[in-house]
Amino acid sequence: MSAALVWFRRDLRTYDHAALHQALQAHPRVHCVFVFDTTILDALPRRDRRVEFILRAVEEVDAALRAMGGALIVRHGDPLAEIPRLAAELGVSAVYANRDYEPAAIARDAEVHRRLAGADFSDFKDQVVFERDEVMTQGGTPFSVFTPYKNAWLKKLDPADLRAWPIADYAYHLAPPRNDSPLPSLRDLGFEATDLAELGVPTGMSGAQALFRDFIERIDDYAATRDFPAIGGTSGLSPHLRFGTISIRQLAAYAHGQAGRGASTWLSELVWRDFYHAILWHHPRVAMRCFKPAFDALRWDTAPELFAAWCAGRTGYPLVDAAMRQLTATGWMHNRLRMVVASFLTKDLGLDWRQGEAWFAEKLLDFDLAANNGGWQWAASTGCDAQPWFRIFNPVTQSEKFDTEGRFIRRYVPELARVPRKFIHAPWQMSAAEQAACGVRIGEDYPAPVVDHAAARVRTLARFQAIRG
DNA sequence: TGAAATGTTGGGGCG
DNA sequence: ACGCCCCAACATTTC
Repeated sequence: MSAALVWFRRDLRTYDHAALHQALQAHPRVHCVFVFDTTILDALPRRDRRVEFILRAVEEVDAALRAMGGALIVRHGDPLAEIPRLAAELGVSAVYANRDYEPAAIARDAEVHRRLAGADFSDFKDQVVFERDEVMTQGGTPFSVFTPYKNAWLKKLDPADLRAWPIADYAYHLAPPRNDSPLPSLRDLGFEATDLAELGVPTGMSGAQALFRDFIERIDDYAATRDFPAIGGTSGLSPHLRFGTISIRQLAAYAHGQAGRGASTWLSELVWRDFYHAILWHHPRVAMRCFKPAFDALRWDTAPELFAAWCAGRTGYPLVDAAMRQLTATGWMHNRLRMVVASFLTKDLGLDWRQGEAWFAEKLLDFDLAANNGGWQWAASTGCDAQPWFRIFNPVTQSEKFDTEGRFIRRYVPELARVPRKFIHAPWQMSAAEQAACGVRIGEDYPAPVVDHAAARVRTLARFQAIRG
């Protein structure tokens, strides 16, 4: 009987954890490690909410493991070197990890596997309910349209698929704490503190469970409220799903077992997550290029000043600007607004979806390659099951529909706080006197629209028309 | 997980 | 009473 090493990555919890369960069951001595990956961290700005979010989660994992007699070993370096070195140092016969489906992670894991001298590398499904080729068409090909995928997903689902992996049964196999250095601080990692705490973002397993408990109270209203950014209708769990501080099985089991439109609509969203992970697995090219190769021929505009205005939330379209400011201010953006601003970037500004995708990747606390890429390609009409290219959101109509009173706009665009409801969605329609009456000068205190929607729409139709064949 | 353009219908004002 | 026009409301089609 030999020791094993469980390598934590985007699964920062100590319950219902596939790799930890498998290791504990098969080995009498199980070490746990997390590596702050310098190949990722070195590229980040010195202030990044995600690093702090991860550190808080890591601290909680360590505390929870200690409560069970173990501990978390934490390393700061390149996992290609750190994991094989630690595996050798501990003399383990196997390294266990939960599977990651991103191209870079697949390559990393293959290389770690190759470098493990005399130790096995075993990876497990943990991040999603159904992975890779578990949900396929009758013809054995991957789905590329969501609705039939979802139908097949639901048909395949058995409550047993959602059973939690037990940890406590074999927790006595956890290796006790070593004489190791204490957990690093943010400063040790080379980062500065962020506003995560003052934003009130719940962190770690405990934060995730608190959010989930709160959401359960509201889940019946989810279908009716989820599209309105001024209402807290969503679960807010996306960062926790990203870092595995909550278990997808726990969430899916609850949603599946619950009657009502709210729960089934929310379950659909969890299926979207599986869907986009499967798409990325089967079609890694989407990370760089359009899912539908024909759309690679699209000629996007180059307009740094327009991109900068979009990023800063200064496009002159209030809902777009409020959304973009929410992203920067909080690290999160309501999903309805992700669609609105993505449509605006690609179809009003005529900019490449990859520019927007990269901005989201930098700013989102919940950034996940598969979901983010899927969403952007959906909005840009270049993806699998994308919206038809001639569907172009009207940023004013969307605003009237989903922020009727302008409550969300006023929260994030204070210049417009006193603009009456009649003009809040299109303030440039105010006369000079009306502007003066509510204390805002369009073009000075708040930008005039950087593009005309009607004209931009015509240009976008032409842009897509040009590649039709 | 649209919106705009175009077509149709029907009520009401009016001569 | 009737036809005509306007136009809102709704439906269909087009992008």
